[in-house]
Amino acid sequence: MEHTIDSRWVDDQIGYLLRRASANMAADYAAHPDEGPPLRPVQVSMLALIAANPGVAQGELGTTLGIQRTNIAPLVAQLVEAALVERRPSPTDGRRVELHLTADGERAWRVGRDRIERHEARATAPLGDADRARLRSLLRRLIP
Amino acid sequence: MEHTIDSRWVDDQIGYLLRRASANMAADYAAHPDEGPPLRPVQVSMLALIAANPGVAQGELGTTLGIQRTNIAPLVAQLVEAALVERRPSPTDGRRVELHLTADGERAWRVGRDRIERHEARATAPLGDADRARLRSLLRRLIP
DNA sequence: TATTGTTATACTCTATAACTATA
DNA sequence: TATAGTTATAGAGTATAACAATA
Repeated sequence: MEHTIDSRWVDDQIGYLLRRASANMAADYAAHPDEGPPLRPVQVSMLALIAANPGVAQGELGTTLGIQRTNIAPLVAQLVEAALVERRPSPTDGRRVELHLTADGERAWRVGRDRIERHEARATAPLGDADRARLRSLLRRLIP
Repeated sequence: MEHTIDSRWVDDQIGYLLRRASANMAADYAAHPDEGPPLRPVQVSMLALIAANPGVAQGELGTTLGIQRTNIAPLVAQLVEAALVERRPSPTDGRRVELHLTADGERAWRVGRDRIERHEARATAPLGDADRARLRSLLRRLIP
């Protein structure tokens, strides 16, 4: 945040700061590919939700993560193709497809979680635990 | 942030919360196109930097905003084509191109600034001024 | 050799529209 | 008529590589 030019106005805009901080987190994750499976953060989040909610439907994944049905479809397809997730037709609603982790998916979820948690600790190292909690709390209030 | 499924792990990840909050801000801006010129937030930031630093070079814009030279070139070209920004060759360094606002650019900057500031107030309405300041301070510590 | 800027290109993210199948 | 899911497509955002002109 140290520049040779006057950037006072932009440095006060929360939307700008969110974009910069978010991009910085994404860059840190991508810079350490050796620490876990070749999954993007959103896919680890999907494994987390399926692990905690076996049989969850695709649409519920999307709603929870703020991703449209149309965009989550190929992400699920990729996890199915990698044999980390299984689709099972709902016995009570022929439209729903229920998602479950495979044994490989359970392993990928645990390794992916460890990678994310190391990444979070590293990328937010300038904050202590107390400030991490304050930041989480403030950010949650900006998400409807 | 209220879901019917268990999303406790993902809701604790700062990278995830940053992505959601940032996307929410961008959606609010895009949802109110009538409030200012047809510029994206990053272009208003560029006008802000040129207004505060007349003669700034393209590369300095990029460095300040965290955008690569290769990606800021077309953004500048678009502002030049819209006659909001003028390029002037540096008298002392033939490689540099110095950027200045035109009279239209000055007007677009003021209107764009007002639009951004209304958008910021609206999208961060759940926070009071004190929490806005706390959030800015925490986010700045995540940007190198 | 290094720096400023440009073009081409590719991949990801997000959004809309149109479609099928089921309720 | 509404909902769950899919496919096609288009627009931004961001990344690398290769290039020209100047220092």
